[in-house]
Amino acid sequence: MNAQVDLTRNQALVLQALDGAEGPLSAYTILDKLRDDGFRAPLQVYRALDKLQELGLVHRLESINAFVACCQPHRHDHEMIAFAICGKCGNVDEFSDSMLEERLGTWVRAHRFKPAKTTIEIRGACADCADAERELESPARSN
Amino acid sequence: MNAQVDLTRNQALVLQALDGAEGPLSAYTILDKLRDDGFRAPLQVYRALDKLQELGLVHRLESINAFVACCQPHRHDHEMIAFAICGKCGNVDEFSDSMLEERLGTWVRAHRFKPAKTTIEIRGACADCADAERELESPARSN
DNA sequence: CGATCATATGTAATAACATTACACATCGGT
DNA sequence: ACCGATGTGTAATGTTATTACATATGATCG
Repeated sequence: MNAQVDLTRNQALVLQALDGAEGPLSAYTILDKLRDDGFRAPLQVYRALDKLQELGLVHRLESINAFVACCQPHRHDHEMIAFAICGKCGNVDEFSDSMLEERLGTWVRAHRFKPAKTTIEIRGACADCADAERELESPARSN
Repeated sequence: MNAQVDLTRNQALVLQALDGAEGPLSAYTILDKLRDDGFRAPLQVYRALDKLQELGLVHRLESINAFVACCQPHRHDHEMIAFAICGKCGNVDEFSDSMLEERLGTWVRAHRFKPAKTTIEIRGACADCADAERELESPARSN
């Protein structure tokens, strides 16, 4: 019923670590979290991450060298996923947009490019953090 | 007349290295290329790269930790640039698409996200390399 | 059962990428 | 001559990822 059934111990531990986290984690942060579970070396984390990515349960955020649990592990019909990453609070929004996909597909076909993996990442500030920052600039108004 | 006029020696050297290269270069590759010009430390490269990116003369390819010279340093009207990166030959196609930009802009506005930098990178095989690979799979036909 | 093959694991070492910290230099404007 | 902004040189360190090699686990098949 659940894809996690097939996971090995190490893979399950890494996925749990990511699931429990607020935002994206670096491989070494995951390693530290799993010391008590017997993890000793980076490779243990990277190997689990590789498998989890292969299964579509985890995504790698290329622009910040970190990993997140997929928020919709059941939808495998879209290959192209975009991320909005808040640099302040670390929150990540995962979304897919068929028009976006189609638009890139058009370019790819026109140039006979054979895509393997596509990365779309917007870094910036989420609504909440952007608000908080505005407040700092012009304080004492929303009281 | 030319933006390069304002560049310092280090910045100019780094830009030349990238301009002369076939494809993207890592910071450490650039460092090695510039040893004879007096470069000794990574920071010299990274500082120059920072400035060149700021000036829009160089782009960073987040998904492969490498840098390329901008192919159209004069066009500053588009902020959103996409890259198609061939993993075989290393060739990089730089393109921008207003519909793509608009589509992401729609999402961003809807979620009141304040974007700082957007990364769009397609890794795969360019037409030539994809052809070459197909030839290996089913040989002896194009003679 | 035992041979074999694919997959997963443990560990150490090393490679590759990037930043911090501090001292000094250069140059334009007052 | 002084000041401030920007750039440079160098060493050390921090962070991210891979290579290499030995061992283990588990499924399949004769």
